Amino acid sequence: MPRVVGQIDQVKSEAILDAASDVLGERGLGASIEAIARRAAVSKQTIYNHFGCKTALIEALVARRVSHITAPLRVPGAAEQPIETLTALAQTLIEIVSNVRAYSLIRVTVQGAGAMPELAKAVFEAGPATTRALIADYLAAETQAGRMAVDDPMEAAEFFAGMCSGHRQFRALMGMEVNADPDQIAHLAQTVAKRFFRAYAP
Amino acid sequence: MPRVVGQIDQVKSEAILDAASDVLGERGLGASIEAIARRAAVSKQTIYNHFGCKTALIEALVARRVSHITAPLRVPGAAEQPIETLTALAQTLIEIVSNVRAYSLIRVTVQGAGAMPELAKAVFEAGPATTRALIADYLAAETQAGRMAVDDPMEAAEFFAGMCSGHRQFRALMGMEVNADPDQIAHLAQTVAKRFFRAYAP
DNA sequence: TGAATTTTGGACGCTTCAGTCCATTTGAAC
DNA sequence: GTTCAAATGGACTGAAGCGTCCAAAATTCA
Repeated sequence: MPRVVGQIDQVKSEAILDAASDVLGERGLGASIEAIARRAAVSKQTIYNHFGCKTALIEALVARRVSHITAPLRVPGAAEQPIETLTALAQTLIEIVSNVRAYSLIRVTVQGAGAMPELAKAVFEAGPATTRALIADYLAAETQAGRMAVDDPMEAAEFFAGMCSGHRQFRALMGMEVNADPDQIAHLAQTVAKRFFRAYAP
Repeated sequence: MPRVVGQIDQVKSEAILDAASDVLGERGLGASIEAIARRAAVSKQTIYNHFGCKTALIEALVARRVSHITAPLRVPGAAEQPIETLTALAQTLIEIVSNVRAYSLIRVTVQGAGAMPELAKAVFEAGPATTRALIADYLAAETQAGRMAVDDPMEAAEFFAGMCSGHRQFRALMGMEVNADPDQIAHLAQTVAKRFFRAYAP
């Protein structure tokens, strides 16, 4: 019997997405489909067979990466020790902003914001917005428990996330190198947590 | 006698830069020279007469805006009242990140970072980097005077600037609307200053 | 008015790239 | 080994857009 319909090679799909991630990260949204095909060792037509058009390819890429990148944030962990928890949160946020590969996705989204606003909004909701909401919930709970004194949790979450990204975010967006030394990240995370807690201590 | 050399119309140059700012802000780096010419009510050739090429046009635009944007930061003002000064600083930073027009420049820079890395670096140095250094100097001086206790001024400056931009930065980069209500900005600025001062009080 | 120069606008060459077409090859399932 | 969808790759179309060229019009100074 013949090959079954819909046997599109999943391995190839992944390879295409990996290649797209790389090439888009290097060249930005202007990267050509041909360059991606070359990187994936696949024919251009195959990319169209799999994804239909460039926009759909990028959407698929974003969908795959967003949930992966933000996964660590969905595990708040123990809540009894605010400074430790805040440090862990800060560490994760700083790592994300220091991860060139993760951030190249954001860059691509910024570039494409004009052409595909829905995509930009989706990334914003899945990433920064969700993160802020999560932190805000945590801060509200800590305040309820009397361990902190946060009057406006969303605003405070903003401040916390802002302290973590700082201008690493700028450097990453501009494609400049970002210091990703684990020791320095850990130290920075501790400082953020310590200062933030002091700003919002009861 | 004939017309003098170098009589290129300065008013037209300004008009072209204004139009470029608008159109690039709307369409991003992909905006065509023709669209800019149309907006400036000028012929395409005139743009080439004035600026030579698209890259030079964008560089000129960046140079003009960067100095304008960072101007308020070059006036530190009275240093005796940390909270007031910090509030003013915060206000300026928040206004910048809330100003769609000012921020479209950053967006364009991010978009073009791949194609013109020197430009991205120049913008980074002239904007965020200079801003941080300025704030750090101020914090160091306040610490010297015993009014604050900042152990690492550059790091603290990062935190301060990060608190100001927060995720407004994201929204602005993604081309989403940003709340620019003056009252809310003023209130936010006060809060940032208050919390920051508390985090770094002696 | 006249000379020198800029501006205009439209046509043009050239390159890049998205997306299509198609004849041929590959490879999995039976 | 047969069958048939999937993959290949190379050629092709069409659209955009950068930058150039040029002849005619407008502008400025003397």
